[in-house]
Amino acid sequence: MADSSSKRGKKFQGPKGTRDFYPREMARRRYIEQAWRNVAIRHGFDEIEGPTFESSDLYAVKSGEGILGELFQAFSGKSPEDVEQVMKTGRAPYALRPEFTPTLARMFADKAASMPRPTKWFAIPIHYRAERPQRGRLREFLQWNADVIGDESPRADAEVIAVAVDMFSELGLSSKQLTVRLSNRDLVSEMLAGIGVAADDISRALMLLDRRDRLPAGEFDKGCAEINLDPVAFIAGLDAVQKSMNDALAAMENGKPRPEIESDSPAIANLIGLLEALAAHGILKWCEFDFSIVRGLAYYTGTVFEITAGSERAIAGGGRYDKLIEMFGGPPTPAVGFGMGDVVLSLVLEEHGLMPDDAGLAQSLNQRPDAFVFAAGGPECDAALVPLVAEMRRAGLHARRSYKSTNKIDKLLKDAAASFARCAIIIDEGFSKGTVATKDLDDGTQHIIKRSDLLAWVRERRGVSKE
RNA sequence: GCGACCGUAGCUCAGUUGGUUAGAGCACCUGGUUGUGGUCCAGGGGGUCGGGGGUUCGAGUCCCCUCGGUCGCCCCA
Repeated sequence: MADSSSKRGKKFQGPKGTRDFYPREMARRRYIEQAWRNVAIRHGFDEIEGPTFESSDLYAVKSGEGILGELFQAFSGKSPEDVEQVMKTGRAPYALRPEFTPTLARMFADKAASMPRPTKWFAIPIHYRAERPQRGRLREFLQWNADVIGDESPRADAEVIAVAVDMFSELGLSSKQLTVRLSNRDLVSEMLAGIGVAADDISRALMLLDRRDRLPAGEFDKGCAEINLDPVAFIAGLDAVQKSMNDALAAMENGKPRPEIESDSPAIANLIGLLEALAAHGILKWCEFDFSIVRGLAYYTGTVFEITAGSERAIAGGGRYDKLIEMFGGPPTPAVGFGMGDVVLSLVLEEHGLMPDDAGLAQSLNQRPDAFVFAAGGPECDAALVPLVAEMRRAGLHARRSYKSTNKIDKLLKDAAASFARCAIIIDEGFSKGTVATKDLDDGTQHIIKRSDLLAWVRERRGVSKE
């Protein structure tokens, strides 16, 4: 398949880590996108979009350093300067966007003076990462982003979590299948500082914590030793706070008053605020505190969270990035948001049998034909097919037709059923006398109606279609 | 970048210790059962067995290389 040249020309296959969306796959993609879009809009988010490639510097500025190696780079071959730069430095002036947050921050920073606070934006951009594909991870994928900008309170954190949770409900997933794991980088930083870790070593300690479960035995302790951190005390302290927070969460979930938590830590106060905001949204049962969640991105501040399902890769992740807009030349502006990819979400939906079949997708996407027309008579019926279909389409109806050469009713009805049309319109002998036969493909009822009444009849069907 | 497994029609696969013109089901197209919907019957298009090289009288079936896929590691926005 690599090179079957000769008589029929070279065959190509899509690049590694990309997908071809044939009609069925496209319908599934639209199904997910529709849920994302509908839920975001009803939660008061406005849709935005940005360019699919940005200046490389936009990503260099904010993300971690290691990220740069996973970018697909881009440049114009028409510019000798660019070509030379790429040859010399290996760095192109542009990069295909690997995430959306920098674009969003840039867009907000550009118009910050005129933007309302809070601003709530969502986007469904396509992203590119030059990673090796594996389960739940491709090189080209969609990611739903929802962000609340300009509200520093944990109420905003809860809002973005709530929109994600509501979307899961929309698709049939429950808190039994998913968990929102909450953490706060400031809390962990406070604790680290409290037990004597130097300010310069804190980000390194966070990285260690992030990888604790994945590191080989002993490596975590070794890393801690290098920054003068007592691993046992560190983890014990973290676990103690985590437990008291989760106890509080459990109590509130059961309708009991929140237990007092004695602390003068701003981060704890913030987490308690988050807890109360999540309770107000009625989504505590989806949540738990897990202070081992750190997130890899350098720009996160304060609240961070991941949403996980079983053993799959995290289905969504996000957090606060209170300094990013400022870094892009805007006014100091707090912001919080998350990204959710379509790849892992699709896997989770499939696992739980929650992806509708073709008929369900057609229904859900509002793509069912209003009518499926075929001719089952002589040549005069065949000749009437195209004009009739054309008339229906001009009238705004979704009309499909059979392309089969047969005039057997059973085959044509099968053809009609395969289109998931609401009804079949049969052009038969009656056509010469001004009538057509109709058949409701959902309940099987049939009528002979006047050709002149057809458009109205089909229109009415569309209105009364059953769910 | 590293590792494991896999690679026969669009899809799922069969293919005997290497032996004549490579098979099945599904899907697709056509026709029949002389006019009603995931039945039945018949026929058809479509693979040079991922690609290249080698061993052999002869390879889909053995060896090497290569490309691709899947799943891990690294990384994870």
